[in-house]
Amino acid sequence: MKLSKKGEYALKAVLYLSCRYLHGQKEIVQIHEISKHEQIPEKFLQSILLSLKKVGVLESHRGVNGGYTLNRPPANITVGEVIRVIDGPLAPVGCVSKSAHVPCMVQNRCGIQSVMAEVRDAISNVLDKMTFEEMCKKMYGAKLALT
Amino acid sequence: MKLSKKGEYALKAVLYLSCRYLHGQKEIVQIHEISKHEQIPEKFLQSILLSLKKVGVLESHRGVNGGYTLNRPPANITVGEVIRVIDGPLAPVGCVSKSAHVPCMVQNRCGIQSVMAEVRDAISNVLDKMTFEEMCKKMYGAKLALT
DNA sequence: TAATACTCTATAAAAACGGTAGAGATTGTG
DNA sequence: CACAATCTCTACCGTTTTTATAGAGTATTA
Repeated sequence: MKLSKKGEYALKAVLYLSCRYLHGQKEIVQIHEISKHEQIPEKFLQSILLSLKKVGVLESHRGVNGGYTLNRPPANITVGEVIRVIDGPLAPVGCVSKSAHVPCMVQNRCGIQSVMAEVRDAISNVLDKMTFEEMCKKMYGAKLALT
Repeated sequence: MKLSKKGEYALKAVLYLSCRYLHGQKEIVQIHEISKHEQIPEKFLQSILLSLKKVGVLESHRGVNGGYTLNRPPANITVGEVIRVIDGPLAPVGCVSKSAHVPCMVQNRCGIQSVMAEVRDAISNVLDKMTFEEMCKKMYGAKLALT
């Protein structure tokens, strides 16, 4: 039930961009800055952001003063969406996935299918409802509490 | 968020043993039979069952008429327990795992920690509550419905 | 004692993971 | 225009994990 490093980096990067977005309205940020701030290998982060751009979560600008920013408001991007792009379906097994269903080899229903469907729903219920705007606000609250 | 093949096989095997257990009260079953019935590579299944024995979920008998059976009633074995034995902690990231916590490298709390903790709770809420007795009964109900 | 069935160790191919390198394309600035 | 900054794209690479398989050894019992 693991989140890969790649997925973790993706979430941190989008969260970082979201906070910048909310703060300055569509601020453009270079890969290097995100990489440094979130401690993510720069080249690795490049490929992650590129994937997120291709599916329309991020947008990029090349050349001097280029960089990445969100393609939509953070209230409109969920954690589940980002994880699916980077790590694939949330469902523990393919035969209960809604986003990438693969037919079950077992005739009728194998015994574990229904419990796995419950897990998929439980995960989706958290991740598909959590937006990056909400996460930013949570983080901001946590930081205030620390001071 | 994947369940490995090994985890899937473990669940199917324990479920199979549970149904046998409930039906005949502690019936001993050979690896070969489970392997054949559930379509699991026999040698692979051997190592899985051995692991489940070592943690006290199963018990085994050697020699003629030997085989595996549950070490406890199926009402007393949860899906979460079996998955943890075979696949490790349920938590998506180590820093929110209760069963195998590893400290977070990031000072304070990184932004994604709280949502990952929610996911861990959501998964645990399904898998640690679901017993194999319940699964057997569900399966039995499903099979009846098919006839 | 012979057949059966679990136990243990070793091995291995394939896939996934985590990361790196470098050439190329695009853009803004002086 | 030249050039520096920045994303884009392709390819690669080492390690770990996954998914097994092989075979010798041990215990049991008929």
